[in-house]
Amino acid sequence: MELNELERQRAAKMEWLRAAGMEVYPPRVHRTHSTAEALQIFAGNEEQETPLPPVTLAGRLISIRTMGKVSFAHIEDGEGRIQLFLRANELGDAYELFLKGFDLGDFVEASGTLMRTRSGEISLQVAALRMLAKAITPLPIPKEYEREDGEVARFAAFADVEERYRQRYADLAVNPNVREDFRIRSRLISALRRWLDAHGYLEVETPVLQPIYGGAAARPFVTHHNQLKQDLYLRISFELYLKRLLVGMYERVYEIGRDFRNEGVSYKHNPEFTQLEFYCAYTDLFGIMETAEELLSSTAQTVLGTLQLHFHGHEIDLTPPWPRQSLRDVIREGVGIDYLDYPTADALRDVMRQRGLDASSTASWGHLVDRLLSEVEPMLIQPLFVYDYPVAMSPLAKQKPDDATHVERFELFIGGMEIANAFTELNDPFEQEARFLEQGRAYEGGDEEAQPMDEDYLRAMKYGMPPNGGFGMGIDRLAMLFTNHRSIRDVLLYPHLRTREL
RNA sequence: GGGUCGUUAGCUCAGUCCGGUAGAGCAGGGGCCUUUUAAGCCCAGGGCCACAGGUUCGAAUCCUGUACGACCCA
Repeated sequence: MELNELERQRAAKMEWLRAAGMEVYPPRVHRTHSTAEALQIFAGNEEQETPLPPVTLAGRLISIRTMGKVSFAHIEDGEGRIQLFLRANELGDAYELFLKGFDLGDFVEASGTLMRTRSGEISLQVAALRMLAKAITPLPIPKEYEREDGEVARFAAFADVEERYRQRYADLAVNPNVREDFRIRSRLISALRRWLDAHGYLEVETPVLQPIYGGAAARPFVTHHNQLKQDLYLRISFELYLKRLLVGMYERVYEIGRDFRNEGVSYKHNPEFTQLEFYCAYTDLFGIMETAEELLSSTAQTVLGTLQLHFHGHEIDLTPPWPRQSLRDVIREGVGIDYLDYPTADALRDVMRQRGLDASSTASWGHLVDRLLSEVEPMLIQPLFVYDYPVAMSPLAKQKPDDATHVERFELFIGGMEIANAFTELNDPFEQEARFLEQGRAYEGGDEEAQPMDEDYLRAMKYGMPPNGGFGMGIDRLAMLFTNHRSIRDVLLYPHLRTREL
């Protein structure tokens, strides 16, 4: 193991402690209370005459202030922090071990009695101290101080984003706000699951490895099964597998899991991301809109305790109902182009270029409309259902009864991001076959995101699929909204980064 | 994929425009200090200036390329 100078110093201290008879990686811990429990006990019994019973606490050393024969230190555990008060005449030889052998970052165990220091801080007066795990590499633990406005500011906090992502363990260890962000993410997923469970949805698991991918416009990752000598795809969505289950007479199913899309990596996109999809029989687009409103507002209330989000200078109000606007109107108002006036790819491309918008020569009409929507997207801050999508963009959605050129689909935008996507699901096997064939032609025409024919999905649909509405939502995007982060990497514990030498 | 910016001590950053011995604070080491909290004071350390090449008497600094990242655009 290669050690730098600071690490060698700590390794030497480790050996010195061992030589003095103190274990540096002992197997057993004797903690009686968390730091939070200890503070609570003291606060609740301070007025009483009887002395408090001794406690044993454990945690990581995050500050040390030595003033000769007495030292102050803070330890932090999973719930909080508490100050240790160490005195030479109480600790004896162990005080020397502390001074010469203990460093910031070490996990320690301290036993003693709770007291309040002269300056008023509840502290543990330490009678015995043990090492629980020596930290060899110094953690970039920042100093904290109270600003004039009363906020806690941090001095030289570990802030290099690349290193924070690559060494998330260190990031989490020293940045409590990062720990909190991922707690919010966890509570978010838990709240979604509880809501769906409570509303009759069955959580299921469908294959990640698929012989045919589908359900979204995206390029897949390819992998290989050695024994079967077969290429398999990592799923780009759960959609086709979940809807087959409606054929099998489940009325409400959902899955929360990982999708994989072989696209660019950026602050908005990670190759693997977490998706929620649910399908509900005997409802349609409009039923799903109401479900989405209830699901998301209830989740925000549960997780954040409010329906008001602070997101990069915007105040977002999640109180339902949320406004609804057709895609055509959204684009017409946003960029001043009525795409119905330009029914061919060439015509639409021309007018877009006249307005100074980029329009790829190979893009289909549907992709150009999508491009127009992406122009408007950053402006859609408050929750908005955008509905009525051209059929060309949505091969799995049912057409509108009075307009075969559009489908019953909505996308939900919040905070300038597409958060969710839903349809009245197409359940006519003949129409579905025609849509797959059209996708096949698009693929031949160079659209690498077009979806392949799925014969087994059609076979399932031929048995009869109940009318239903489906919903897909990017959990990472929602986590970004809830934690006020603009980059997906701040809500992924281990975002994908290019490999680099340590 | 294109553009802009960045990479200097364990951490946070100066130094780069205008080439001339590598800097600060914190952390770490030695010393003083028995109620501190960015504790304080004194002393002495610590560097592949991302990597490779070029220009130059001389490069952290100028030029070219590469790697990784951030932001903007597609």
